Amino acid sequence: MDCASNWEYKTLINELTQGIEHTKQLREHFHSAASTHENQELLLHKIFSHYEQSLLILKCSGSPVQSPPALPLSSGVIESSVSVDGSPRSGKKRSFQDHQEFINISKKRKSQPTWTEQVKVSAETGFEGPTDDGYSWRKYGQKDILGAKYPRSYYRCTYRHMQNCWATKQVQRSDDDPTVFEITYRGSHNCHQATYSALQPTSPAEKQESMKQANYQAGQYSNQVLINLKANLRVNTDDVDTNETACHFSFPPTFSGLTGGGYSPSFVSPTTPGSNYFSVSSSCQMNGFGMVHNLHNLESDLSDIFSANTSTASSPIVGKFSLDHFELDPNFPFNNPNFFS
DNA sequence: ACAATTTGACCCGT
DNA sequence: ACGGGTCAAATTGT
Repeated sequence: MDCASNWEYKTLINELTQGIEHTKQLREHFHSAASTHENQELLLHKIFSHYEQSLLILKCSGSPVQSPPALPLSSGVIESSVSVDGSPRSGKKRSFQDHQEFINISKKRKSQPTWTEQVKVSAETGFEGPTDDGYSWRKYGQKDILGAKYPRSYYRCTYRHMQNCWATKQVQRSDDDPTVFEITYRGSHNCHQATYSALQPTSPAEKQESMKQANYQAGQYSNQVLINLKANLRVNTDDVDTNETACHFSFPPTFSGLTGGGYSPSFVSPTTPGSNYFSVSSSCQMNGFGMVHNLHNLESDLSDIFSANTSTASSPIVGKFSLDHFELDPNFPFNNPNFFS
């Protein structure tokens, strides 16, 4: 069994196992007087996600290069033996050891799962697209790309050093449509910031992050918005090229009720009203900026907002969408051999 | 003061 | 040699 197949196998087992666990929890919730509707919905969402991830893996098992997006598992892509972990380098010159390690990393990164998604932003519609995969990203570079109008931004997982998580992503604004950003993800998250912190941030860092992000999002989403999301969310699988699959999540232009800005964190915020704390973070990490900003400022706003969104999270995770607000398109071509291939 | 971002330099692959 | 990806010091933000 090669590395990719092994990864798929482990991921599949993990997804199914977690599905069982969450189903058990849901059953207990049904018999618990203390259980809230929100918790039940959250569990339901997670179960749905597990099934969907499993399905994706099975459907794509013949195409080991591309992986289901951003499963927060230890994929073993970058082993812990790699010691390029932020230890201070002496000057610009890298030691021989570092050099050797870098070579190893480069080789491994070549085999890392890579996929691209497109996220659309527009003044009329507000933010369109998944922007919260529950992961937080830190920008570490920006480059002007030959032939591209806009620079490419490079992000790595905030927890690279803390949790040895080597997931990265690149954000490239489309030349053709400046409101479209292509996000290329590379590598899977080893960290536990998404799946687990969504319910209960465990580490101090996560709690701190949660507190930070909580300040941004208090009470700013309406149920109507989320209902609209549910009604209109679609997943397109038009390939951007032969090697990568683009997931273009189109949200309806119905966010006019939103005001105020803010990240949508990947955790449960006690200040979030209603039952959508998790769903919101997963399905729509928007700021409602489209309505409150002048078109005049669109250019800079898009970059700023998108940067904010991407630096906190972006979502390749189809399965992390709330059951409330995400439904698979009946025409979703799971059988398309190019999907994730 | 600490954390995040910016940006020029460095390194590797082609 | 060139382009893309990453590093890390400097800068900016909270």
